[in-house]
Parts: sequence; structure tokens; C-alpha cells
Amino acid sequence: MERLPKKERHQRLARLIEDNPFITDRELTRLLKVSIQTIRLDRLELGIPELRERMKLMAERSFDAVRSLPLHEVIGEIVDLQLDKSGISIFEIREEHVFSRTGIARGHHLFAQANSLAVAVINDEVALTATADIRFIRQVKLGEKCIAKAYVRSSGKRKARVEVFTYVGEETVFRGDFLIVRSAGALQDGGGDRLADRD
Amino acid sequence: MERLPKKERHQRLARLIEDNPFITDRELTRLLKVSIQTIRLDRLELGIPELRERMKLMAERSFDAVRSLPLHEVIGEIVDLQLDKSGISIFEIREEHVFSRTGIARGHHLFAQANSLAVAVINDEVALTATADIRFIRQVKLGEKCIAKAYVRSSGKRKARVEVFTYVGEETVFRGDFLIVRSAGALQDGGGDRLADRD
DNA sequence: CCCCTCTTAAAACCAGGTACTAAATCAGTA
DNA sequence: TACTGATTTAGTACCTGGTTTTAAGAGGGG
Repeated sequence: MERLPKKERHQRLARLIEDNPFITDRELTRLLKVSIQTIRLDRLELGIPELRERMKLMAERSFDAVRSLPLHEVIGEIVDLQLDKSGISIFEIREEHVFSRTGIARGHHLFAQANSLAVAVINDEVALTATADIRFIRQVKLGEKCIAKAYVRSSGKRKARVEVFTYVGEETVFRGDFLIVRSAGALQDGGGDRLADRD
Repeated sequence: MERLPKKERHQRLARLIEDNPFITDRELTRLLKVSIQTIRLDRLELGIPELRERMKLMAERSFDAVRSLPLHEVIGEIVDLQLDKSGISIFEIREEHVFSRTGIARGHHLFAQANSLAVAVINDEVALTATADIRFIRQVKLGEKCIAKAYVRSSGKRKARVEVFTYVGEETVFRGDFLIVRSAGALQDGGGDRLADRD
């Protein structure tokens, strides 16, 4: 019954909406014991969009995530590819790739980009990663664009050694040394990315 | 201009909505050259809900997905953890982790499980991966349950070396050697997983 | 010709809002 | 005490993107 101070109400409101984005203003009036106009003023002040807008944003995010996941097969966009020689791919660090608290990209995304590229650059129907030696040189933050460059250092019948360097601007942020195995028969792998599997 | 037969229109309608769920009935009238009433009858017949309902469903799905993904931060379920000593996590290979054509798990998921565990086992507020040396020993297929075991081999003030072995049943499928850096200040990392970031 | 399906139209209504105007309430202070 | 300004509540008009219902043409087929 006792009215909360405005600030506290704002906090509660934000919290309530955050952990149930599907709540209507009308339901919020019941929980916060203020009029619907107050709720709406509060949302306005806090920059919280209306229910439908919230749902739309969520839907769009998940839709984009699904759509942008033919990347699911090859992580990062390959912009240049000279089979058995070299390749370049670009990968932008987005919300879903970072720790929410720190904004630092999770390591396996950088690994995934490099790994995908290393496999893609090998000119064979089935190519899988056998071993990898990797180094995270500096942390990568939300919004940064990672450019990975792969160079095939040696290329035998069965195996190829691929070096990958990932840059953000001028800085090297990641370095990886991959041993890629060609040919479908003699898999010794836990699942490298396959060029042939891209969409 | 020429009107399509009803069946064909239905197919087109379903297709259009499928690959742009955010389309309104009004926009559909333009694309299909029929009245808005016809569009609505069609949706009714096909059991396609209205725009808002579609968005809501998508939003709910993604919300559920996010909620059920504290896994998002640590890949695999940690079933045992002795800080600075050892840890065990379980990760089941599902549809979304494999190449659709071959059913072989993509390497970065195995890497992610091992990396997450390696970081989690380090008893520090902020721990990030500096380097990793990994080996995919055999491919892992859809449905297989990967059990990763991490052992802290040496643990200094700044750095810790963690070895991770991943098994499917009795077989070793993956092996990784991680150098994990403690403490927030001296990051030299591209983003390892952080224990503190788990939900 | 009537009947039937398909299509279009029009009107009433709804949820969940926005935008705007205005009044009531409360706190502090000159 | 009265004035001032922020806060809260109320009310109205309007919007989108629909649903429901009721009705009426259009175009065949028997």
C-alpha cells in the first residue's frame, strides 16, 4: 500500500520487466500499486518500449540469430579464398558472443572462426581438424571486427598445416596453428568444419 | 494480375510468411494481389496466427532458450568441481552441434566444453584462456555424451596449466592443454570463459 | 435457374498501447 | 500561510493489426 519512492519504483519496474518481458502495463499497475499512466511515464523515462515492441525485438533477435547461422557451419564470412594457399574471413563480435558482464568475447568463437577458415582453405571434399595450437593474444570486445587470415604452410597428401592470424584493426588478437586432415576415409577427428557443408 | 488458384496462393502465402514472419496482412495483399479478407481467410484455413501472435511465439521461444541456457556461459554441465584441482563436465552432442550431412560434431563445441571446464576449475574471480594446445582424437557423433575431465597440473600466482581429456564411454576423443591466466588486471586473452560469469 | 465456392466489403469490436491535456496531490520553502 | 514545482492520476482521441460477423457480388456446374 505504501507508495515507494520513485527511484525505487523505477528499479522494481525495470526488474519486473526484465524477468518477465511479456508483462503488460495493466499487470504492472497491480504489482506496483500505481496508475497505468504512472507506469507509462516510468517506461518512458526509463526508455523501456511497450510490450509489443519488446516482443518484436526479442523475435527479431532470435530470427536474426537463426538466419545468420548458415554461419552455423562456417563461422565468419569468407571474403577471400585461394584453395591450398590462403583465405580471409571476417567475423563481428556481437551480443551473443560475449560475456554479458564484461563484454569480452568468449574464446571459442575466435577459435571457431579460425578453425572454420583453416578447414575451408583446404581443397578437399572432407577436411577435419586433427590438432590445433592456439594463442589468445588479447581480449576481443563487443563490436570489434575480427579479420582472420589463414596461410597454408605445408600441404601433403594426408595432412596440411595451416596458420591462422586474427586481427582487430592492426592488432593481432589470436594466433592458431592447425593440422588439418584431408580425405573422408581416415578421419582422426572430433569434428573440424567442412567446406562442403557450407550453405 | 492473373489470379492464382487457391491452392497455389496458399502455398505462396505460407512460404512468404515462413521466410518473413514479420509481414503484415496488408503487405501480403500487395504481394498476392488479393483482398485483405482473402489473406485472413487463408491464414485461418492454414492455421497461421496473426502477426503479433507469431512474434510472441518467436519471442517466447527465444526467451525460453535463453533461460535454459545458463549453459550459454559454461558449455556442458559441470558435475564435479574441486577448485584448483580437477573438474568434470558432461555435454551431449545434439542436432545443433553437428554437421547436418555427416552427423559429426563440429570441433569448436568440444573445444568450448573443454575450455569452459578449464576456466571453471581455476579458483579465481576472473580467469581467461591464454593458450591452448588441442587434439581431436576421434570424431564425435550425434547423440554421444562427452565427459570432459580437467586436471590442474601446475598452479602459480598468475598462470595455471590445465589438462583436459574428453571421453565418450571408454574412448578418448579429445585432449587439450590450456594455459589459464588468473586475475582481472593482466589479461592477455581473447576471451576465455569465466567462472564468475556463470548463472 | 438455383446452388456452391471463392472473394470482397463493411461494420463492430478488441488489446495494448501513444500523445496530449488537464486536474489533483504532495513537499518544500520563502 | 501561500506559492511553486514535481509527481501522480484521469480522460480523451487516435493508432495498428488484427478478430468476428454479416452480407453481397462473381463465376462456374448441374
